[in-house]
Amino acid sequence: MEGENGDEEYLKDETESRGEILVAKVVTDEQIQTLRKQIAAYTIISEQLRRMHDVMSVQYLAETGSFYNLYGDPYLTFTSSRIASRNRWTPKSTQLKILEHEFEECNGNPGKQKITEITAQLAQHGPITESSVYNWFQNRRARCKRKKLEGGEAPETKNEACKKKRKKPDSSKTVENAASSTTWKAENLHSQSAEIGNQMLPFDYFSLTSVGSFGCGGWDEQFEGNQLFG
Amino acid sequence: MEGENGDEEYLKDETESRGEILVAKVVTDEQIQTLRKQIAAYTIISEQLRRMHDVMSVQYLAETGSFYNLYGDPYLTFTSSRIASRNRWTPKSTQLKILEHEFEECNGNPGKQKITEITAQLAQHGPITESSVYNWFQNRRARCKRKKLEGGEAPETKNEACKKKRKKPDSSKTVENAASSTTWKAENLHSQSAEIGNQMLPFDYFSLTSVGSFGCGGWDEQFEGNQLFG
DNA sequence: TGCATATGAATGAACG
DNA sequence: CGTTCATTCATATGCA
Repeated sequence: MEGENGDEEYLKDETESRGEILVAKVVTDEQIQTLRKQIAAYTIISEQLRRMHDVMSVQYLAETGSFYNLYGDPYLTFTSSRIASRNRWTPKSTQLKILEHEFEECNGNPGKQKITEITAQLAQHGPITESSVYNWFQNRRARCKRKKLEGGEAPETKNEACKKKRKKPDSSKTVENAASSTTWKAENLHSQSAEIGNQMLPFDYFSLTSVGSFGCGGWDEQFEGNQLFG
Repeated sequence: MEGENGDEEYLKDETESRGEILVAKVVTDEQIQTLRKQIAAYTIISEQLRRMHDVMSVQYLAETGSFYNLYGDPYLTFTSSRIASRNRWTPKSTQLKILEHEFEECNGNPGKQKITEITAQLAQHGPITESSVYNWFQNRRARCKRKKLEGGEAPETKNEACKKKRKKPDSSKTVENAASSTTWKAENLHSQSAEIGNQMLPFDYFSLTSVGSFGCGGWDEQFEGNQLFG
């Protein structure tokens, strides 16, 4: 920060009179940007330090059985409930508001760049990291979608921002894929088999070789509506 | 061929001579088609299962002494043994260790051949497929990179091939599932704070607090509400 | 004192 | 390869 000397004085005034985010006259946009970055950086650092502490605490506890003497201060004992419990970010209401707003704005899917911006913005209201923002959007999308599916039909809610573009046919494409993939690039081949192994086989996998019984319940169903080779 | 009445004899002959698929008079073309489909599908699935079996089961048996739980609960967590369907592979701790090691070894990018090798190796510790290994490396690379970028929009030699410094082979890894989540955070911490400290902050970041009060109202509440350091 | 639900986070798999 | 999805885990919180 290059605001020493004269500038400093102005800044001081600002602070005293407003006590909050200051606008314009004395500070340039660039300076504000710098501040924001700093704050954001601080936020991140603090958060990480805290996490580090949590990790250390856990390990320490594991080894010693207590927090006695951790950091050389016997008074710093915590109840077990507090130990590593602070790893999880919880959005403040102000942050949530911003997030919700951006969610609609971006149609649920901000780019990487946008996330950085949002993070910076949110950092002004509390500690946060890009990962958290990223996670938030991911979860939001996923849960929004799920809710829609469950609710059957009634896309009438204001949450129309949750329109999904990506689709996945459905899990029954399993066999289909297996059939069509021949190259190793068929990375699904294996996994699909796994799926088959777990879900489709009506009985013991190891006796499959002797399964000549075509009537065998589940099988018909599986392949019936499945266009397997059609 | 003991002499008997007509119909019955007919069917009986059918069954005895074939000993398998009941062709009986009632089978339509459509049904036959269905059967063919089933057979074809079965062929493919069997082949896949065989491969899976080759890869995974023998060692599993050697390890556990039985096949109990194979496919049932592929990864026995310390929580509850949920039965049945999990299609998704979950690396065991031993497998993870190997993967991590290989990741460093290969600089994050093993060739196809290498993957096959690794798969074989991993198979000794539990069911796995090549595609899973492949995916694992892909994800690892991607997330490693992302993590780096997030550490600050620091402009730097992006040529660097995601050199990992993961791991501290340390102690309490028996419980490692629980610890794994915190693990990367701790590690992540180093690079991030370092980068931020060196590149973003124009001055000692510990003095940020004084700036914070000026640049951002409501800063205090953040810590108050967040019990940053317990 | 537990369960029930909400949600942040982690991660295998899939898409373009 | 970079992103996104889908699912699960783990924790927080509220209720009975």
